[in-house]
Amino acid sequence: MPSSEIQVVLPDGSKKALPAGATGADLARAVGPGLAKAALAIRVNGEIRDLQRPLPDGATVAILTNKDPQALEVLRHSSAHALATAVRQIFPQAQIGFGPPIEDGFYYDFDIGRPFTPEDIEAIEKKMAEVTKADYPFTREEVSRAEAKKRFRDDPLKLERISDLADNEIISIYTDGPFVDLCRGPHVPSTGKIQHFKLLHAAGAYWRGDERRQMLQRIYGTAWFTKQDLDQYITRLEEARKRDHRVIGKQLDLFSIQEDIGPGLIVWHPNGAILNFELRRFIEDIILQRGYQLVYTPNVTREQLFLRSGHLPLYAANQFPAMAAGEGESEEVRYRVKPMNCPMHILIYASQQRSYRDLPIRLAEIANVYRNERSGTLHGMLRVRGLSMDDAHIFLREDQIEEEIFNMLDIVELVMGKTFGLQYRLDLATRPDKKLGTDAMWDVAEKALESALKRRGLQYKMDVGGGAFYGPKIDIKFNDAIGREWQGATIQLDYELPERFKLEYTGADNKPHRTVMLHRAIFGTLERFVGFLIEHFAGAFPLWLSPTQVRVLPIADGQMDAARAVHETLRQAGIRSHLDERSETLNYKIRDAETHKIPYMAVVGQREAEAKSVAVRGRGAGNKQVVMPVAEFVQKLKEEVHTRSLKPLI
RNA sequence: GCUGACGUAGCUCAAUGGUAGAGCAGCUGAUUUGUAAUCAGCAGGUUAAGGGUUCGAGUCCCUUCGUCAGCUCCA
Repeated sequence: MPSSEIQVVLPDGSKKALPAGATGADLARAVGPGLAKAALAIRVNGEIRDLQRPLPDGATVAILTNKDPQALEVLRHSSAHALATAVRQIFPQAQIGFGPPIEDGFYYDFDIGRPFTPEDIEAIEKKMAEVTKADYPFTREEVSRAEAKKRFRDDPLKLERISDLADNEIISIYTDGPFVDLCRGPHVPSTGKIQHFKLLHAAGAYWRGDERRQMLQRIYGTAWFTKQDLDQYITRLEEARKRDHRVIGKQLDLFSIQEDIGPGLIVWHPNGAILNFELRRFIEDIILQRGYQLVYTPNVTREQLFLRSGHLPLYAANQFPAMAAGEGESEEVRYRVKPMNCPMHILIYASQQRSYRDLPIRLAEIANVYRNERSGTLHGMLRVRGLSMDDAHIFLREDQIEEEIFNMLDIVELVMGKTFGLQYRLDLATRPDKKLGTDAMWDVAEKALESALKRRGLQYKMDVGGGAFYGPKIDIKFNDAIGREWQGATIQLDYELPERFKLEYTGADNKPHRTVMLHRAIFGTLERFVGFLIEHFAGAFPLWLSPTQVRVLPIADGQMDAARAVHETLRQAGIRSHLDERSETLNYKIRDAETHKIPYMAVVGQREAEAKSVAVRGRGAGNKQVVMPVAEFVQKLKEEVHTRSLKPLI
């Protein structure tokens, strides 16, 4: 082949010859004018690039258009640049930070010496529309480190970034119209490709995510290929707001957080208390069947205990201050509300000699612990200061670790997947900077968790540096209504506390051995888990969890006695029934039950009263009603509760 | 904790610096209803708390508390 020509492989496997130095744009043109117009970026040997870069010979390539999710990411990245272009036009002195694409959109960080006002954002959005209309091409150039430093000599934030780049890294600069930015790219061909965007909000963000450094002002935006996609996204945000557990919690009278009581402290109202109660009963049944033992330990303890456990020096900022008990304030008599249960469970383990035959010993407690979380982090039920942990600590031999974790993951799957049908993600979190114990301990611990995950054949992601300070962990994560990620279940290996408390068992060799310890929670905390369930079910809980399971609706006062009899029968059968005695129309009562997400309405009219039957209307089922004898209704309800069915059986 | 926005009846929201209002919920009465809102009346407020400016503050200023979004930190 002559050197003046190159060849690339297209997605369908066919080969295409191009002149040497041909770019992605040239390729698109060569394939067809339609594609040339639609082309946004190109995948070269798996790497997303601009269309303007020359193609290497023999590359496997794919032109990306608005059909491709990866192109959407590029579009959003370019949108961030268009945003910065607009900001620099309005505030020429603005310092610029980073501007990456994110899920559903993009952001860019600025420093204009003051925060942005809502009016600023409006003006910026208008200016940004001008920038996109101007259709500035994005041009890429590669420069030397010295050149880059010269070009950005007035941009201290960019200079800092440049000096952090590795020596061998290629430094590229992108220009769109008047705006020049240090950027790895890639970008769409021109700002005119950005048509459907919206700036959402501004908020402070620390430079490089470090709270010790200056705070920049971040502007968030969203961008899509079509107006329809953009509108859909805005609608999705509105819909998500309706699922918000704080909104539904109020509507269904599940819980409150009150200024008089304190932020981050959940007050469970009767309806919410049912959720709490059922979940406790559910998980306790499961773990008792699997060899766990329930314990109860105090809410306060001598501070000394947390000194010994090593928590206090690292965790003091998250603990409520000490309180004095007895005389004076010597360490002997200072008490703390507990932020975790492990030291107490350890003392139960240590209260007698343990044989290798006794292990594993599994101590479980759904306990209230209190953590003084920073005020800005609190969020409804999902981030609180008073936590009901479904905690357990397992004391075992090193050779039992993998099997135990294997079995814990089974419980996780049973609860999260099988019972609630939840989508969740597994993370393996490894050693953080701030940690207890030696690297050798961490090596062993991390390996043990990983092999259990592998043996179960589960997909997981590495979360490097995300571990607790006392050991690595497997975290189960889920998203809330508006897409934020939270941690639920957690399984943590701990070689540190057994060391500190000198936990031992007597082995078959009649010699003392160091005990290994596992911390685990399945729900995580009842607060967070319930908050998550509220959003997951949008308040329409499965029957076994529903605060009110049946509302009995007499059509008129004439059927009140018959309705009361049905209500009593249901209650005797253990069904949470409520009798709607109000002097309202049937339509009104049905509407009210629907808006309260009651699973079943049992209508009792003249016909039902005479036949000792009920006309059952399921939640959200419209007027598809089923008439059946009361006894049969009870039977079906009991079955649905007993099987914890996610689907109504009637 | 930091940056910004916000805080009015139980809930959702109105009110140029000039008499604090509506809908829903609640209560009372009438209505007795067959599958998503019957009608009428009544009651409900130190406008988060405290201070200041002003003839006059829900509205402007300050402090505190709280909420929301984001950052940081975490179950």
